[in-house]
Amino acid sequence: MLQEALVALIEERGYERLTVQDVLDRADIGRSTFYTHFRDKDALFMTWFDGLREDLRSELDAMTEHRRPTDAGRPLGVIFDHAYRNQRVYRAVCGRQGGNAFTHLMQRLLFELLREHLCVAGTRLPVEIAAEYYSGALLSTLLWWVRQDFPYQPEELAAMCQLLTAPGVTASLSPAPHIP
Amino acid sequence: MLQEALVALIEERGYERLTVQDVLDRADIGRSTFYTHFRDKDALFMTWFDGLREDLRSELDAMTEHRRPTDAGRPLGVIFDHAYRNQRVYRAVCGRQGGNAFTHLMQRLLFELLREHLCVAGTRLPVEIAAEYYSGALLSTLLWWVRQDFPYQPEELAAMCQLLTAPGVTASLSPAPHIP
DNA sequence: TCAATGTCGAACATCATGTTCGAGTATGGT
DNA sequence: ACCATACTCGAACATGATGTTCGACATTGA
Repeated sequence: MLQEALVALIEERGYERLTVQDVLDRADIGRSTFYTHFRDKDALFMTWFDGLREDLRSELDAMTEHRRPTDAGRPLGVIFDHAYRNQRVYRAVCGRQGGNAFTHLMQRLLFELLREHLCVAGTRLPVEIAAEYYSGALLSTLLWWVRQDFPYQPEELAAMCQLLTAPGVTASLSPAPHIP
Repeated sequence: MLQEALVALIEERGYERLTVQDVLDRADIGRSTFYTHFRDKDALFMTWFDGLREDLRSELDAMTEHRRPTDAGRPLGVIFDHAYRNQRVYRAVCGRQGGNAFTHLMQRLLFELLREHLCVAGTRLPVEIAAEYYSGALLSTLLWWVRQDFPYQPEELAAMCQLLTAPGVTASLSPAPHIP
């Protein structure tokens, strides 16, 4: 209930200018009750984000199972799809008034995903740097897309990102070990 | 004086957990005096950032003048150099405790720079998207670099970014008009 | 000398935060 | 039915930051 109220209110008033009390009133929950479970507003938000993370993660896992070797850029599609199907939520949470709580958490999530992905691929550059670079790029693009009210189809956007990303990845791939 | 005090205190206590009063005490300035000039803490920070922006901008302009057609990735070097030469400031402002005031402003700055740059180049993708993508990537990398305490030389980092960026740009360049 | 401008500090109302406490309610095991 | 545990509630409270107001003082320059 708290989480629903939180997201609803972020959509209306914005995260920053949002009182713990507001959420409590909306969810019809006592003040002291809240503080026995959460340290503050951010803590509540994090637990909500955990849900989102797991949701997204499971979709990615589902994709990984019946994967064809051809679709290297598939994870991108899944991510943008996820945002597209949960427009209300994303609009609230990374819209102009979403605040930066989401931004940081989302970047870390993207960072982790990319780090795994790049680890497998292996790069000439330190993996950390590449992951940081791409996670920032993706996050930024995602935020832009949401804030512009989803001006493209998710597949289109995924394709664009793929176009910008792939060449750099292959360029920075460590040359395959030379087997004579 | 206010701006100096601000940066110094960000370095010590962090931007978020920083009181207007703290700044006032450090700068030895009256409370009411402050509020006749600035709306709040963020407003003060913005004026400070304006200084940084102009500083960086002038360095970029200086570079543009005696430019050789070979160095396409030069702006990157200038940006990282700027951070490297002002380590104290950057550490304070985009370190873990820098808060997000800086993040947003810096991304917009990078975005503007890239938009100009890409406009000239011309891309197959909407310029906005490419600029958003790369500004996010750069910002993220810059933040990482600063927070890790500058683990590479600025030229090295610029080269890495260049390696990750250039292929994507050329790939997304609109094909040159075919002149038979 | 005078007026304009800028400064000061103290006081104030306002608001959100996080904590405490006593009292009430639901659950589930015996 | 009984009881203990866990959970809830609301009201009250201390704290601390915010932004505003006011009258008094200083600095400047015509």
